[in-house]
Amino acid sequence: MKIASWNVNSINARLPRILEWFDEAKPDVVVLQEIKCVDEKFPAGEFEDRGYNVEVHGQKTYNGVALLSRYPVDDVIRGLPGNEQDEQSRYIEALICPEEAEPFRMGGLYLPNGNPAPGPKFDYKLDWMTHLQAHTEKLLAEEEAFILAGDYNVIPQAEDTHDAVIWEGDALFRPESRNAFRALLNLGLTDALRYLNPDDVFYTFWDYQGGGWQKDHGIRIDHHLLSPQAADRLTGGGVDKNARDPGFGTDAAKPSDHVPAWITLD
DNA sequence: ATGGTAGAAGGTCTA
Repeated sequence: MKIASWNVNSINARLPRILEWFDEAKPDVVVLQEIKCVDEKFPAGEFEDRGYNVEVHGQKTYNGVALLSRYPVDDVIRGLPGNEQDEQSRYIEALICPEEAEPFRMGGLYLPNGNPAPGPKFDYKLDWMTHLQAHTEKLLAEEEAFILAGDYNVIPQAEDTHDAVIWEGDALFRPESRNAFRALLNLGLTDALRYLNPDDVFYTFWDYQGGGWQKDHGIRIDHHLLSPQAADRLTGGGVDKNARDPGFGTDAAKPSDHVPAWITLD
């Protein structure tokens, strides 16, 4: 089965291109970030027509996440457990129940950007990561397969950027952010795409500004973190760079600044 | 020191 994450930067501004990608990539489970709309404005019918169960945790203008699954879903959670006072829609989770495979828990997250740093937005980011760490510890205690996928807004290592010097001091690359991400991995999670491609340089985001895409000035900030039980089932993964290309498919609309990242599990 | 791009909302903020 194929499990993808994509920061779409507005579901409605991007819909034709997103649907083309769904039809081509045929993912089984997808978490979306930055849908930038309330639940009622999410084009659920387009995905239901394609066989997906649709769960949305929306927000007006900013943020907003969704979880789409060809398989039955159960126990849907909106908002990061333990962080109920968070007014921003950045987390959705559900138990995914495939017919012919073991169930697993899927979390879709949009971690705060944190810029400018230092400052209150950076504090909010680090606080959010502390809550994510606590929730991950609780999930691990259940000793079951789970995936936490999404836009982490963290560049884990220098090799995950085109130019580490440029990103120095940015909230996505500051030591506090990277250490918090490393602490998640140190719990025993696997950064699936880095594990599969230990020596490759690949990105999931290119800034709209300054010709970032044309110059391949990218960063790797969209990740799938797997529990040991999920990592044991990992069979492959990749990044769909073509979804960032202005000429992708028949849709002339502009692309998201992120591309889909995906893995496959037994 | 600024703006460069994009989206939603609405005359600005976030990324």
